[in-house]
Amino acid sequence: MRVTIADVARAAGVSKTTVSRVLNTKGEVDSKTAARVRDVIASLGYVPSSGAVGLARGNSRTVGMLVPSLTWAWMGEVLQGVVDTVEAAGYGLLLFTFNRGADSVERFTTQVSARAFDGLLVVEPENTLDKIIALSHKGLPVVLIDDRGSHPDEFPSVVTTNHEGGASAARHLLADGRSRPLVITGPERFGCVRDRLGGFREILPTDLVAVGDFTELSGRLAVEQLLAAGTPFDSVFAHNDISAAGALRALRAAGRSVPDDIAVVGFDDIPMARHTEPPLTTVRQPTRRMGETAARMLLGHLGGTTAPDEPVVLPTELVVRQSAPLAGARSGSNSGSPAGSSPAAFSVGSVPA
Amino acid sequence: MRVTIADVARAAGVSKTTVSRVLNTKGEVDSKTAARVRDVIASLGYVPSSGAVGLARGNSRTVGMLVPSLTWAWMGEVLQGVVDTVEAAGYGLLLFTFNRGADSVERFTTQVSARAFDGLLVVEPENTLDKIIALSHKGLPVVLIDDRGSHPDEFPSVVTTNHEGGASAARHLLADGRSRPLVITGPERFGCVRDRLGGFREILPTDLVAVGDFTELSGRLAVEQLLAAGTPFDSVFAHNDISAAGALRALRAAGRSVPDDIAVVGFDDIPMARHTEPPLTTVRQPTRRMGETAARMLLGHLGGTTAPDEPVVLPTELVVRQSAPLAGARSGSNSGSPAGSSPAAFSVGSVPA
DNA sequence: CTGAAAGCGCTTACAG
DNA sequence: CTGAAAGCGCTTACAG
Repeated sequence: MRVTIADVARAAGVSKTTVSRVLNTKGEVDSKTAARVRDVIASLGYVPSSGAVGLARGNSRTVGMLVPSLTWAWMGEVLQGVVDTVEAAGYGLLLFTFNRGADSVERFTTQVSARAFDGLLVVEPENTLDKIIALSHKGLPVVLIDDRGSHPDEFPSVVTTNHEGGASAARHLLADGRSRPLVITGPERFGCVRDRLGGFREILPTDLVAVGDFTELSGRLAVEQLLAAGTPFDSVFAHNDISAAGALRALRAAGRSVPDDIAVVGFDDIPMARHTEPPLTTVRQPTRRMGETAARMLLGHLGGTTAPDEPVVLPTELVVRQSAPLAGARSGSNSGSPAGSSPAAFSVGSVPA
Repeated sequence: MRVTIADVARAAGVSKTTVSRVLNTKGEVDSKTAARVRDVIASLGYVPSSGAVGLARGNSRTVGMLVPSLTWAWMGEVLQGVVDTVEAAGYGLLLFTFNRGADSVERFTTQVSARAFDGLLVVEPENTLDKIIALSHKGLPVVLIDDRGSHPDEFPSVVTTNHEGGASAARHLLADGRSRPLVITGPERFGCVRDRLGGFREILPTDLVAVGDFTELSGRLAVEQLLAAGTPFDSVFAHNDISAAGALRALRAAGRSVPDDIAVVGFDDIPMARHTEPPLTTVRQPTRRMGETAARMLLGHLGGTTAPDEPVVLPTELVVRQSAPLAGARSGSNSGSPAGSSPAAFSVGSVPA
């Protein structure tokens, strides 16, 4: 049924070894012989069985990718970057999630032991870094796409400039004369959250910090509570676009004008960001490039290149839209000393410490 | 290095055949022997090589999935449904896109011939149905997740109720007293577009049809042009949420109130739909379930179950939000004869026929 | 430049 | 209930 290397050898009147050699352009083959073999391959429509090749060579020409969820807005870009790069290199991509708890974890580790793939790309599902590290120690090449700011030095990783991203948001607001910003963060346990907050406060110190959980609700609640408390603020920096959207909604419901009364800056630049009302100024994460870069690093590693010791850093980029336009695009406003000393940080997310 | 079935056999004092038998619970094995073998397997941490198993058995316990793009808002849900189902069955999922043109196509067909996977799930990249059909004729089990309404009867497929979905949108608007709707469609060549339009017009005839292309821009332009022409309309039915968002934006810019002046209904229920201003009433596609169902059908097929001849139909569901609330939630409004006869259908998408 | 043979790590008749 | 042997479809020393 299936045409094998033996069929090709027979039809071309050569040994399987020779066929294999022209297939892999390995070793010297008489050019006339090679041409004949190639003709036979073409006419028979022969394609080597990936399974057999893998078994004989001891690798699978496949990389695995592990992600916490496929439905997050920015995950599609990461995946697309990975798939494009991996496909272009002639590798396959095997996709895994840890969506179904311990069961998933077990199945995944089995696949690893089964040598179903040669290397692993991972966007870390929460609390699995130790497991990933263990796999890496056992010899599995791993590259981390570090959305959390975990900074492991066990294996190479691709990160973005969370600190500088926060700072750029602050600079933008400061240039527009904003001096009392509210920061709506993600869960405090994430390194990226600490970095974004740190970068922001270095430029624009503030103690109006609402600890959110990256949900729209947490953004809405943060603004509603501040409004209810009567605490004055002139801008919002949300740690992701979803919670920024929540902030926008709460401001609109309260009749506050964005950006005239309150400017709003998000983080991520997911597709939705350009469709909020008003369109959202946000710190863009280079998600697709992060996927591409991580994939390239892993493929390089498989090919023998030694991976960089330091995390590869890809820059964020401030995307200016109407929710926080360029300075001067508004009427007057002014400085005043940054940072007040009123309400302490408060929490609006359902976040365990 | 790697522990093989031979290592296990040696350590347990049995043949590889016996180890294989307890591994696959196939054939009779003395329970004491079996227990001993299992102990050895556990203590050695033995996991069969998937490559070797695949080669010996002639299958790969892997299914392929081919999608046009990974960055579409609803694709993540489909993928998640597929991955969950496939993982639960102990299969792997190999992901492919046709993003990079002819090159991708070639690589993909090669993987098929290489028997890298046992069956294929496909969300059809445009103009590839003939290729998929060819693969299917060559014996590759295929299940189509038919977002386009292509209706091929070459292989099993999962579809949603596009016709009824359109009708449900119309019924909702009609119940709210709307009589002059604008329909913003997707590209006319898609079966789903014709079905949605047909279902809608059966309930609420209209000749205000703007042929869009599923982009935000096309939704915006459709409304702007109608507004500029001074053509009266009291509602919008957009064939996807993105173009509905465009319509919302144009209406807002023109100072028309939604839903008081104009009610808006979208299609898909992507995550963004709940964050538009106002939140979007929309016809929900059961994307995750479509992924799950297609995966289950394919796995069943691989397991020997014969797939249904007819497409499996999963129902849409109208999700009511503020852009088109329930009848009675607004003030007065009235009927008037449905359908005028003014402007003919117009086109706002950059769509080839 | 070319080929026979062993080997990759399993499964599956076949024989007992 | 158990095992020896062949086979899945390749690659890779080794020998010529």
